[in-house]
Amino acid sequence: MSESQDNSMCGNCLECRYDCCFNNSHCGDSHIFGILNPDELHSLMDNKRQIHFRPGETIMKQNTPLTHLVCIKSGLAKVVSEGPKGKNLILQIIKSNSIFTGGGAIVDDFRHFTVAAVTDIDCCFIDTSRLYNLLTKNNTFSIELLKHSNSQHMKMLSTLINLTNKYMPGRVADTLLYLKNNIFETNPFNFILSKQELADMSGMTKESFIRSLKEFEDSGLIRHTRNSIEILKENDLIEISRNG
Amino acid sequence: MSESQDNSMCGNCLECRYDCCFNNSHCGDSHIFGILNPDELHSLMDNKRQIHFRPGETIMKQNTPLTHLVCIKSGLAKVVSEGPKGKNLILQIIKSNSIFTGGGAIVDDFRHFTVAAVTDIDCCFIDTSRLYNLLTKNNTFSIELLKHSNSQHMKMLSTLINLTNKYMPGRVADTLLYLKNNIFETNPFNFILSKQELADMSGMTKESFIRSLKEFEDSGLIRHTRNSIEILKENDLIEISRNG
DNA sequence: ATAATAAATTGACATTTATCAATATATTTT
DNA sequence: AAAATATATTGATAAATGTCAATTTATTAT
Repeated sequence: MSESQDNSMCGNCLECRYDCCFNNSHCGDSHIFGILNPDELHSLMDNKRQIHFRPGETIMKQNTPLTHLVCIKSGLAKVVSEGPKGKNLILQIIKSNSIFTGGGAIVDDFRHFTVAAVTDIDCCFIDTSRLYNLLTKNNTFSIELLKHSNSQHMKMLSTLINLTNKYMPGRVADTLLYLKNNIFETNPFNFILSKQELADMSGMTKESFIRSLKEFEDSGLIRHTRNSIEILKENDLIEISRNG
Repeated sequence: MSESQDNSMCGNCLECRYDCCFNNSHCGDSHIFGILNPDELHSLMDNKRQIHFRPGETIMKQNTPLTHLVCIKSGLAKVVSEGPKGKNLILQIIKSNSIFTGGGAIVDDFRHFTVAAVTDIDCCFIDTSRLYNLLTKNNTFSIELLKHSNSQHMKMLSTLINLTNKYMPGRVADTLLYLKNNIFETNPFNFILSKQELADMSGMTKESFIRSLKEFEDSGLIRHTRNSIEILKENDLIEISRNG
């Protein structure tokens, strides 16, 4: 983990500092920071820097104190729940312009997840104390964060239902559709993720994932080369996902 | 489902209306409503009545519009996610003095869960529009609700991890410990829940649940009579829960 | 380039869990 | 109380999934 400044920016003026965290002053779909005025943005960010992570590096570690939020400016990260006996579950992949708190914000102030870089990542850290301070001052911001939290909650519910109610083919189909439609948003998508990671997203062993993927390929549902997957019959995959 | 007023109260004065929803003006551990002043409480509740449900009745149904929150004044209810093909998962049991929104509050305004009465229930419904209105006016309240939401989120995470990382004995142990320590809070606890419901809490079929329970009994970990379960060796159950 | 290391794949097998059917027990209704 | 219904239990079996070991292929370091 190395500190650095984006070389296209001076890194010191206010605009650069906002931009260091967010493109267009908002985060992903949720516009959490879009409603803040410059002073408020400043109160969040006046002492932070951009941090670069290399693939595989841990950005935040489960069970450590939650002192900072992380804002992903560019790159992909995985949100992992590290279970007992080394069983990991990848709960989501986070993209550029996302904010992530680590779970226990405002509740118990420790991290319930590990977040690790999948690709190179530029991100920045924001003091939770600054966040809390802003919450007490800007009600609209509190409501936006509540919306964000509830939305995350419902996504986790859907993960929970998918993992507990479906057999392996349904779970593999879910993972492939999620990657294509929510993360990479292209059809033959290159995957940087290892088979182990794909399996960890699907709640199964890598061997089981590989076998399931191969059946999809044998049935002509997908094409699978060295480092890309192409979904050929999306409707069939959706059907498999639906039937569990 | 029948409307009624608590016969110990007049049902019309303000105090009665507050009390109709909450004992001591707060909800469970989270004191969400404890921070409201009388005017604010009134703005939430001036048009509501107490509703009584009989065991088995549906209080709110998954996939319907989220128009009201429910506050449980007395009794036990189950929060169920109704999966495809009739597979239900009971996510939590809610007790007296709990507030429950149904999942999609502020996000998509439909219900992501079904809530059904396990015992007789007295509860009341609060318009979401009144809640939203109050949110815009009282920042402390927004923050309290955010805290409540994050706390629910972390509980669901722990359910997710337990259900996906553990074999059946670990899941059964979790369910028994949850019932004893969080719901009934007595040791030989009477259970109103059917074996099917206990299985739905543990993510397995009733047959599997029964077999697992029987093994615990044969090993002397629990005693299991007609309608009660006694945990004899809690530490051993905790160990089983931990080892998955 | 070659060696060393890591990741992916395959097969055989064991374990876990669900399904189905039969029976027993409890609960409700008449 | 008897009949009807629902719930609980048991057993036999099949399906789903994980484990372990061996092998191949890719990636990294020398």
